[in-house]
Amino acid sequence: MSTIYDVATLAGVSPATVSRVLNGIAVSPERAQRVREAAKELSFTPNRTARSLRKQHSEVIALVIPDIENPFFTSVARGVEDIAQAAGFSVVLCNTDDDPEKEARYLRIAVSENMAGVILATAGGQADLAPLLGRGRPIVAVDRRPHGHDIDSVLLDSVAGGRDATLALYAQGFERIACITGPSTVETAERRAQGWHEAVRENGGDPGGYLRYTDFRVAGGRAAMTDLLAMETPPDAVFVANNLMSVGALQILAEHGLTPPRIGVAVFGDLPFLVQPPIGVTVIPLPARRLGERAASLLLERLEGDDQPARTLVLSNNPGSDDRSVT
Amino acid sequence: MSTIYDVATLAGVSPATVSRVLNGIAVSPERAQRVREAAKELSFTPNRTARSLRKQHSEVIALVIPDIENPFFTSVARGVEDIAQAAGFSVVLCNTDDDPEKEARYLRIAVSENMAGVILATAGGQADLAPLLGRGRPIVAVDRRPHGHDIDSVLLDSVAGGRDATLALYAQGFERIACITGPSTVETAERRAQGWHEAVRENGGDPGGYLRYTDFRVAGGRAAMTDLLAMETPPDAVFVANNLMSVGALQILAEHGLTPPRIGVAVFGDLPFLVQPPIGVTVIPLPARRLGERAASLLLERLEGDDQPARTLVLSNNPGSDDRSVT
DNA sequence: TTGTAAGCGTTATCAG
DNA sequence: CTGATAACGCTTACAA
Repeated sequence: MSTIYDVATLAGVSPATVSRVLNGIAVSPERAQRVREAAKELSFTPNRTARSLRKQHSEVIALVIPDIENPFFTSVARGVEDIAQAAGFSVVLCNTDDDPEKEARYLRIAVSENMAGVILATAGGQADLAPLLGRGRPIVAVDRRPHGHDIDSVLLDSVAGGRDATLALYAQGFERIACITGPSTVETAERRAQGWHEAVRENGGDPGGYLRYTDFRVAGGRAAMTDLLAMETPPDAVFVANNLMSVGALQILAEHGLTPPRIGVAVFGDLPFLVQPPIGVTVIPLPARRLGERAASLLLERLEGDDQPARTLVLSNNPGSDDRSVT
Repeated sequence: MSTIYDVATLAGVSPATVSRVLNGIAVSPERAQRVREAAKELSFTPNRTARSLRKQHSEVIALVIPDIENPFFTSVARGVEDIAQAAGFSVVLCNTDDDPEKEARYLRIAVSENMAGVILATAGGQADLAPLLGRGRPIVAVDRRPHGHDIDSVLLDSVAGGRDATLALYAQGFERIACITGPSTVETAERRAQGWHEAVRENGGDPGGYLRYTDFRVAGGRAAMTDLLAMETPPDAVFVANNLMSVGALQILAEHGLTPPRIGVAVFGDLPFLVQPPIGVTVIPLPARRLGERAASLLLERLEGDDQPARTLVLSNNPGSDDRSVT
């Protein structure tokens, strides 16, 4: 409604002075005071669009995630939000539905809305980050790393997670351990399966036929579990590579009257909103919120002009051990 | 990177003509073609910030919700997103944590970012919508209605929901039915409790001492349920007014070895991500996604200039019956 | 320190 | 139908 010109007139100063007060640039105390009073008087709200046009960037960060209905990603979002807020940035959440086209669309919007930076959990396609990077907009990868770009990343150790979970099943005495993982186009899905594969081989097991790729959602877990149970020699245990798929898998097992310890189950990720802690299920908890916090911190550093080479931070799945920093 | 001036130069036309092509305003076919080619050639992306500054509004809708970690609200968000996307709007998700101050902050940002409109599930405080409404920005209330403003609203029938759930418990033979609801500052919490209260009185029951206000989350449900069980004469059934609280309540019941039908449980809202459908729990499913879709549709109509009096749409909890439209 | 004035990239007005 | 040109509200040299 009112502009810095109105405030300037009321305060008897120039628009430039008003702008300076708003931006904390040196102005004589009394005039600063007059400006502040005038601003309050007019209940003046600075127009961010104008500022953004002039400064060539906004105070908004885009957080691009594949599934807003997955509690893992909402936790990441909370982490990002907390850090960004504190630094005066707003966060806009963009849901790609694991669709590279939607992702591309959001990245285009990030450019044309002059957003300050992007935190991206890529949908798995070959995201085109050039337009953003070309304009000097920092991007931080979270959980999943886009191919072919050397950018700051905050990741989980998917291979170790898959391996640990599977080893735990062996330790419990199971022998034919299957793996349900996400789409083969998604890096984390492949790496969790890889961890499982390593553990199987270390134990002289036979992975053959026991690997299922599906979508990372409840329906995917149901389908894959159904499929596994229908095998000639079904597995006696299963490693499930994410939280939502495990819900589906456990649903199917329950429908077949199969519950641990009659069958072994290990999951990469916290099970969401459970009424009862699932007895006998091995859970590898993930620091989702911290993932978001770290990603936001890295992005903020870049926004403040930090110009060192890209960093990769691998958060430990194990709350006890330290996070690794990989260059 | 490139502007309409660059495109204009390359196409041999004026910037105004480029703008017209971009906005679908009558331009001679051949020139329009030349412009499109030039734009592609330069991989031109229009600067939304500039457009927004000039047009006095952006193509962004704010969706302000109290808890991004509640699957009910993420479903609402999906609904909003689907409709808004299709109409060319982006949706930014703002999480208030049920904190009126955060909400106020986001509403201020909506103003200063020139957002096209707002869909709001208010945190319960007295939201100040004047700055937005004063600038002609439409606001649609979803799920919860802010006090003192006559705006389009898309709601659930909380009273009927509370009443139906409670009546179902009576029908199952329970007699001392408690109620766990959300913060008394939140309208929906009060109305669900009101429905419970009505049902209790209709059945000659005694509500005294069996009502608990808490927060709408898992921890709230746990605390309230614990409290109820510690009563001298504990209830033999409980109506829980939302999904997350019911998870908490069921957790506590399970810890006490109490499962339906030894105790009656009815819930307003779908239980999230359950491994097993909770046996014996009465669930009133809610059309969360449709809530979001309707809210977005109403907002879009307003954005297209619709100027009729404020409408209130009450979606039926019962999938069978029709939605009511209240003026 | 302060003010003047020139943009930032669009869209809208107004002649032609 | 097309092209200059003036805003939109702010920041930032540049001068004073």
